Amino acid sequence: MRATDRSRFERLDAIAARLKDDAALTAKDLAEQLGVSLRTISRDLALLRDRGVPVEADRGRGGGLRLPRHWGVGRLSLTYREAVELLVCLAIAEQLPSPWLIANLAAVRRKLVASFAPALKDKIASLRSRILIGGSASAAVIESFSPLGAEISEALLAGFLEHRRLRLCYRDVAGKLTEREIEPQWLLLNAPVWYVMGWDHKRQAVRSFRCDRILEAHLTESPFTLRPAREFDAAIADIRAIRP
Amino acid sequence: MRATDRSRFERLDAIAARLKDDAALTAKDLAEQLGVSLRTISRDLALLRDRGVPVEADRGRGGGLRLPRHWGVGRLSLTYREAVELLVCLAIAEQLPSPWLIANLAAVRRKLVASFAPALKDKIASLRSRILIGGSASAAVIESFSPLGAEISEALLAGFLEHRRLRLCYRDVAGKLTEREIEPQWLLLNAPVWYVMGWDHKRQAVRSFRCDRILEAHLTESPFTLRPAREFDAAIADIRAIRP
DNA sequence: GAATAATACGCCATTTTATGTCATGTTTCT
DNA sequence: AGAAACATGACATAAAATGGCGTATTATTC
Repeated sequence: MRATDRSRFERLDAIAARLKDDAALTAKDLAEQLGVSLRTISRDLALLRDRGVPVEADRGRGGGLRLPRHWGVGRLSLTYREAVELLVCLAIAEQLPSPWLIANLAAVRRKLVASFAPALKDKIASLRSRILIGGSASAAVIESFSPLGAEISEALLAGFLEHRRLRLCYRDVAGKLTEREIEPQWLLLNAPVWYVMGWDHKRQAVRSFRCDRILEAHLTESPFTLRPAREFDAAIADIRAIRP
Repeated sequence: MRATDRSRFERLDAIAARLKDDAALTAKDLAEQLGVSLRTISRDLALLRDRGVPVEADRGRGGGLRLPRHWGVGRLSLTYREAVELLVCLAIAEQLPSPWLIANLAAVRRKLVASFAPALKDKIASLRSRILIGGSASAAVIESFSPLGAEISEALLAGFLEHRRLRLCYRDVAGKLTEREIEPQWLLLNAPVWYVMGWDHKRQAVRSFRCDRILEAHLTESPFTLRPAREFDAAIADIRAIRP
């Protein structure tokens, strides 16, 4: 004779949900609401505690069940794209020296990284050190700025994350078109303009590209390995010098 | 005769984890690895599908089980503190104009806000517009900077998030100690130094406080309402002027 | 087109787990 | 002291999970 017929684990979810609404709640209430015996609720609570939910119980008259104030933050379920944006966002925030309020983002980053498929994990774990945030772009740069197309955007992102070479069609400062095959190793933001720094395969040298000057980008199957950071120092300095 | 003795739902987790490793995987492999029969694996997969995991199966020779590429990325469960830090981190990133890679953080923020207890949601939703990120602090400021104690840090955060008044003991620039009762309305970061801008209750005026000069902070029960942003313009300009 | 390797699913006996009931203990408030 | 709350043990029973078997279906390979 149950109020709603659920499997056990749905009931556990239901209990957790009711606990989160930090209203006064007793085990007896739960038993009635969920149509099971008090003993079962008791066992369910034990199970929840085993699984890491810190259910606190106050004995005695006027007592009841609680979660520690503010433990109620449930699961976050992000799409792939959102997860990647969040990673970038973390990379940015972790570049700010702040001993308070954003001091422990590393834990969040670890959890986020852990949610990726193992094959991507190690590649993604190093992402933070391959993104640089500069100041904002100069007026001249902003003037000539145009947003990226969806396809290019996809390809760039995939190449950067998965360490795969890209074939680019690029229009340089002078307006000349070139075909290139590059390893997208670093990203740099001079808001609102993103730059890719890559190893140019034909020229065997570091080159940097303003993302919105890329006309086409195609993902290849060739993987690459990360190059030492110092090889990019000069290129980074160059881009930063664009704005006075 | 089981490889490892687990309850059913632990086994479901194990299956999901193995599926994420997008290596070739058949139901038979799973059955052997987990020490249960093929029939059980089959039932487990049905259960996973019921619970919303889009397990794809290729029949026939060379077939096997898969998850859609990138499914399940971004499932994480955060502690309250982590969620708050993440919110602040988002507030920071959303202040950067970037049309790519961090353009869609709003969705993440919404999901994050939704995961808080209902009572806090509306207060937290406006948090983004009450945090400002300035440049980095001047050498002189950094010189005199000291990290915050855990208790003060807790109280400040709680007051700011929950809109509750704080009683402060503050040492001003001249070194003079004062007792104050303030409404913590804004936060401002000149890395690594945080400032609180608040409405000082005794003086009936906006005042700003360098967080690391706060000697004591006690949370009171009195709630406050947000004041219009323009009242803080002058104070913000002041703090920014500290660094030339 | 036949053999093979994979998933899918129904049925049923058996094993395991979950549940209810009853009993007892403990803590806390009135 | 008594009532209201959680905690926990024991045991019979109800429910669910499991294994084994058979069959169907789909895709690949030879």
